Amino acid sequence: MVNDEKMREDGIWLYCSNSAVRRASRQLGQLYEDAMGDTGLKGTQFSLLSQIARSGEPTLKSLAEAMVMDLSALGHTLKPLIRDGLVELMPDDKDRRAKRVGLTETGIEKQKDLTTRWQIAQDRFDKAFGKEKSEEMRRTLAFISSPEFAEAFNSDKKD
Amino acid sequence: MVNDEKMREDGIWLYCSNSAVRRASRQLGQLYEDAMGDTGLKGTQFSLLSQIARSGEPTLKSLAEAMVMDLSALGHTLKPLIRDGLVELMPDDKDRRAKRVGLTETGIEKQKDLTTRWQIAQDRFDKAFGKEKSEEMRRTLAFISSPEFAEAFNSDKKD
DNA sequence: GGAATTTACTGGCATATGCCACTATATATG
DNA sequence: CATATATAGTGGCATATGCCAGTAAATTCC
Repeated sequence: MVNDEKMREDGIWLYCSNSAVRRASRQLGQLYEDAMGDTGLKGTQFSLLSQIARSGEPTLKSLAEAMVMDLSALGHTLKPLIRDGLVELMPDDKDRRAKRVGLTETGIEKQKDLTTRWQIAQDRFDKAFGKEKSEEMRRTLAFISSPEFAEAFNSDKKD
Repeated sequence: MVNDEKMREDGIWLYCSNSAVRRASRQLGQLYEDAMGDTGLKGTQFSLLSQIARSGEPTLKSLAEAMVMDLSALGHTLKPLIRDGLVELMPDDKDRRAKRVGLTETGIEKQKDLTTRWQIAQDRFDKAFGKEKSEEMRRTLAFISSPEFAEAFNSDKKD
């Protein structure tokens, strides 16, 4: 119905940045997931594998911070990856409280394989959205995700 | 450590739009949630209540489309709201397959109450990010969330 | 009009995320 | 050094989301 069309045009997401971002993340989750296809892994898992690969062997804590993720959420999210043998945890030499995360051999391979597929999705995104704008948006989102932004957002409380 | 700082600067989210959006949605989820405080409701639930309020009495299907959410996911997400008496489902007169969603009296009140708190968070966001840029970003995200964008993204498959 | 197909939901299963309480370890303090 | 406090993770519980396999009602096609 025409009514539904209107509904998709005018919604809370035009006024609420939080809703807007969540909604977009559902859409992109969908689109990228499709493109990644049958590998059995989710977009989030690819992000995680990739970030671990980029980070060397980060501690859970620092990985969580980089991902802007709750530490316990990270722990939960890693479980299926550990269970499937893509990722492993090992104790830190210096600090016995800390654990470090690393990719296994299998994990490294899988990450490379996924990267190929992911690149296809990312190329589609860049093409549909514009490469320049795409990069700019990622920078903008990275800014919004930064602790500096969180601080700016919260420091406002006193005003 | 200084190393962690670097990790937060250079990550997969600078290259993957999907990761970037998800990461930002975690950050904003956090910030808005804080601002909404003790009402017992989540940001997502506020979005949902607000969109229902804006939509009159949408069918589950059309609400799901507007939210860019899987129909079954919407169903699941509504359950706690129904259980807590904020939302109710009723059959559609014309199409007996369809159900319509509406706010209860309690739901309407709660939504209004939440809006006050939400506005504070939104104002903080606009202040920290810039009101103009904020609006522009929401429009951009709405575009990314549109079926037209999904189509553009996917039509690329043939090229 | 009745069978085939499509549409709108529901329920089960799995991952994604976050909060809180609790444990172990490291650090700071008197 | 012993205690108080801060830090890194874990486990339980709750919501967020999506996929898939039904079920029921509406539509399409002989």
